[in-house]
Amino acid sequence: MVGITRTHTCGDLRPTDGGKEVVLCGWVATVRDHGGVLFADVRDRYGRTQVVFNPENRELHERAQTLRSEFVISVRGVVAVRPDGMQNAKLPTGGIEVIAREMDILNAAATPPFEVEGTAPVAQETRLKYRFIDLRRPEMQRNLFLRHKMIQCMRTYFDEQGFIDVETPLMIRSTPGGARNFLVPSRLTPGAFYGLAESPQLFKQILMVSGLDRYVQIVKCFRDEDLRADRQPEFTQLDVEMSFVEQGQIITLIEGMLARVFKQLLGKDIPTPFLRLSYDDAMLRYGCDKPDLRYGMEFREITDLGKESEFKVFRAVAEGGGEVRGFCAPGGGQIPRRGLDDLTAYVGPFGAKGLVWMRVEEGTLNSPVAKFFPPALQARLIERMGARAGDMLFFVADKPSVVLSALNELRQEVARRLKLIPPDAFALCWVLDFPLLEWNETEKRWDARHHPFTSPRAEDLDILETKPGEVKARAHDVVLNGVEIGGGSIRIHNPEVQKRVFRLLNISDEEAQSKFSFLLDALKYGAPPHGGIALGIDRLTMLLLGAESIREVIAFPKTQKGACLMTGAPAEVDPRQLKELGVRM
RNA sequence: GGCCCCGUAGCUCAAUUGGUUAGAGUGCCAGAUUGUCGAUCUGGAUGUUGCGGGUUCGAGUCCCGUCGGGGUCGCCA
Repeated sequence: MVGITRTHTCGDLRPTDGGKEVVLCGWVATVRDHGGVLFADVRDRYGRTQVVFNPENRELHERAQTLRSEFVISVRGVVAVRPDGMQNAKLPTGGIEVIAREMDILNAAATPPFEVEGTAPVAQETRLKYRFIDLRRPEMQRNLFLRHKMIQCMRTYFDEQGFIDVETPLMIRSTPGGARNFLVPSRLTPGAFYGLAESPQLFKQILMVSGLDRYVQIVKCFRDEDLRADRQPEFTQLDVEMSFVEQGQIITLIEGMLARVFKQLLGKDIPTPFLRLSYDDAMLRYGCDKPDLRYGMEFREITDLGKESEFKVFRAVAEGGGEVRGFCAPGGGQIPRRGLDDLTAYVGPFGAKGLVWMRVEEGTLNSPVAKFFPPALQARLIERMGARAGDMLFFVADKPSVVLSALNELRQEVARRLKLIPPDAFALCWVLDFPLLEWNETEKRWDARHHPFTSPRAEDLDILETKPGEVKARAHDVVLNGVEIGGGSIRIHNPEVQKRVFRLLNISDEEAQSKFSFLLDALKYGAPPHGGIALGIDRLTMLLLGAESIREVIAFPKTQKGACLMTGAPAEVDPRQLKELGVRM
């Protein structure tokens, strides 16, 4: 009997351990049976080690021949330094092997549905159904480990900064607006429901009123909305709130944390402070409130030049109050005609009626519409766009919203096609000065862009009711490689301002009183100015690892339909359970 | 709710214009094999082509529906 008491892991042993008697436990990764000598690689979380079964020990050798992939075994043996020519440079333990003296088969294993160390990608469906096998893959273990280290790094950082981790309820009152809540029926109050928290927003504000001053929590949030590659119905946030702060302090705090995360986990130095863009700026330069700054291709407006040209489309749009805007794709001159047609079709669904392209040559432009631009105008266009020979200019003419959204999509597509995105690059920025509200055309009313507790800028309080569309919020989003990884704001701490914002959002005094009285109360009893931010842990981990989906960094994720293929959730329940809950279908 | 892609052996894929008995690699099983490490060699088994209907002399292939997986728009304060 070897037993299960390990002396080392499968990643530990090195030539300096030569001669030691050791016990390893793990899974059989592969067996290579040479008839005489038989090799079995044993794998655990820490690595893999080659175990050698020699034919001299006949009983042991025969049992070794019954080993199959994924059997769980323990082995007692002696570490042997491998002679020259027999080392395996691909393995950290490749300098040694363990000569088996005893071996226990702790558990046999059925043939796994897919190879744990296979190279071919396995269908998502299969991986999720057999997630216990999938998570054995070294890549998944590395992902989960990095996630753990990141969270560890964050906790240490916030502890050093004096933050206190406070748990807030997940079963809360369902609140109107924002994400759809998952509902939990109350057995003790038939007909009433809890909502699963979409975020700890109000609780962390209440904690500020309570004087906790600096709060942090790594917390699950629940949103009953459609899934995406970077969206799961339950996900994890790093949630932060601070009292007596301005936006700058929150921003600096988070920059410090992210810089440390990048340094500790990836060894990368991220320059701080990050670039800060106003919302308006981000929209005009990138057509997007979460611009990917790993590459350039900023937009430039040429409405005035379009007006001077003979090109009817540009002139008509310019004179009709629209705008002409575009960007310069470096090296884009190589895009063939066919590719340009593809790109024109690509922007169609985003509302652009057409796409004007101009190939930049030495001081001139080559384009079907070049003839409408006299040489002097071409030169000014090239200068305005910062273009050089070999580049390609793209323009869209329409009303501003259409121009910006079409160019935004086009810019990203061109970056992909021209391979302008540097691998392993991390571009961080802040987007500030968001509009407080956005007009909901279907409901014909103003909605909170962030949430109803976001503070307007002090200088905009006067126009809150008169020009609500122009009011800016004291909100901040942090963006990494074109993905929003976090957002927050300075909150309203004045009950009167809070009431005005509720009114603006069409939340009546009665409704505000019935649903948010606790908040309005709290604000009355001495609420300090406060603000905070929340970061998406899953998304951040995904980006750090360069993964395509947050499923790669969540141990047990759900499918696009919100199902857990391993456990079969969601599932029907016993009618008696429903009856107890007072729920009828 | 809309649009798009995918579904063939355990896994990853192929199968010409709709045409003979649906193939390959890998895995699996058996045998051989004393230094491999993606071991090698020989042999073997494995299919409700997701499911249901339709068109056709004939459907993996075309059409309709449906289920499942993925991407995306809406949605996600």
